[in-house]
Amino acid sequence: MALEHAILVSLLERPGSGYELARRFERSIGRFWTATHQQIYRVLKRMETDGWVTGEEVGQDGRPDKRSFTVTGSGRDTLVEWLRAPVAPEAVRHELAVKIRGAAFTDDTGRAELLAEVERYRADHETLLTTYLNGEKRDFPDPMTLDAGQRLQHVVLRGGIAYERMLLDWLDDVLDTLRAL
Amino acid sequence: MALEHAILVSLLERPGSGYELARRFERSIGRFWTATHQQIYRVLKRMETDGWVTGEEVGQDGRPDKRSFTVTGSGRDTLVEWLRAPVAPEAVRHELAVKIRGAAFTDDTGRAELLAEVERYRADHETLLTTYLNGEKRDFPDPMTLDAGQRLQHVVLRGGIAYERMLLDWLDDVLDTLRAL
DNA sequence: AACGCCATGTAAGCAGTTACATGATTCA
DNA sequence: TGAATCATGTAACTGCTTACATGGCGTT
Repeated sequence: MALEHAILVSLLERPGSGYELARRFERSIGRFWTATHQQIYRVLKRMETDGWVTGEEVGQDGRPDKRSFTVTGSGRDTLVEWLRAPVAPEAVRHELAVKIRGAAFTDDTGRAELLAEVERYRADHETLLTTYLNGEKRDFPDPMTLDAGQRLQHVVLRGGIAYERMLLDWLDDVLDTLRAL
Repeated sequence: MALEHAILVSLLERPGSGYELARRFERSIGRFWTATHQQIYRVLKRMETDGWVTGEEVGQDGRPDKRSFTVTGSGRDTLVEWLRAPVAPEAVRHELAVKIRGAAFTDDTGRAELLAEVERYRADHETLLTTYLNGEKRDFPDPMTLDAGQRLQHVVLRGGIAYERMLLDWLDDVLDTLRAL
């Protein structure tokens, strides 16, 4: 129930089309809120009907036309209102943790396969950490000169970095535990 | 698409009723997979139809009767099969991060309210960390004497502890950033 | 008498996923 | 010629949430 709000934040940071939003959700916004293009187009349509955003046709050459969306005053009010509401406790869904506890009920072969899968998963997150660190160097090279919005974006990115580092450490702990069984 | 598997793991660790499962999902299992009792009863019914679990009526005095569920051979096979499948990348939904970036678009009053909410959120997670640490002391007082299943449960709990510690550190970073705006 | 715990469900609705669909342009 | 990118959608389905419902027992 907050994809609307994630879209509002992203469009306030910079107006854009559904397609552009989908790309952002694969990159920066996607670090803390994922969404597919299908979902984005549907929600965007509802938000337009509700008067939270307005779409403007933009002709492009060499590319299909697009509709660029901007947040209205009413949309901004909606966001500000939502910011005041308490943060809902998140629904935790950590599949890997289920599998690790499940490893107690399979044989050596199954455990070896899980171990390999954890290693693959770890490699993915190592790549992700590198991407975050490169993004940090690129987007926030001089932390002293940032405006309010950039400082907030930066602290969220630092959260992603801290999460990935914690995860990698824990995965090493998991690998050691699986190997020692 | 893995509540079934979380239930299988929990019932393999110890058979129990729908109600008992719901309680476990509020406590230990809930650390990495949340579910309400309504959902659990529905899924449990489907799992029984599919022959993954069998329910046995248990009469109790001073309490209502209950149906205690046990995992069948077929259910165990299903779990083992699932353990071999690659871990799906998780859908990230971090509401607080959206709000923090949204703070760029509200006024000083709004930001002060958000800051107070982050403090409240932080206090909740501090309590949660304490609960985890107490649980660790209670359930795993002597890590050298644990069997395979307990070691796996322990490493998952350590993941929860590492996550909460990382989160608290990051929330301090967030609070400093908000105060310095 | 009222509240909380034990125990099990039904029903309605919404958010999100998966599959399918179209069509132009650019680049290898 | 084929693949990738840009751009926008529809349709069917599933998983999950929210609200509602029932009823006995134990405690304050």
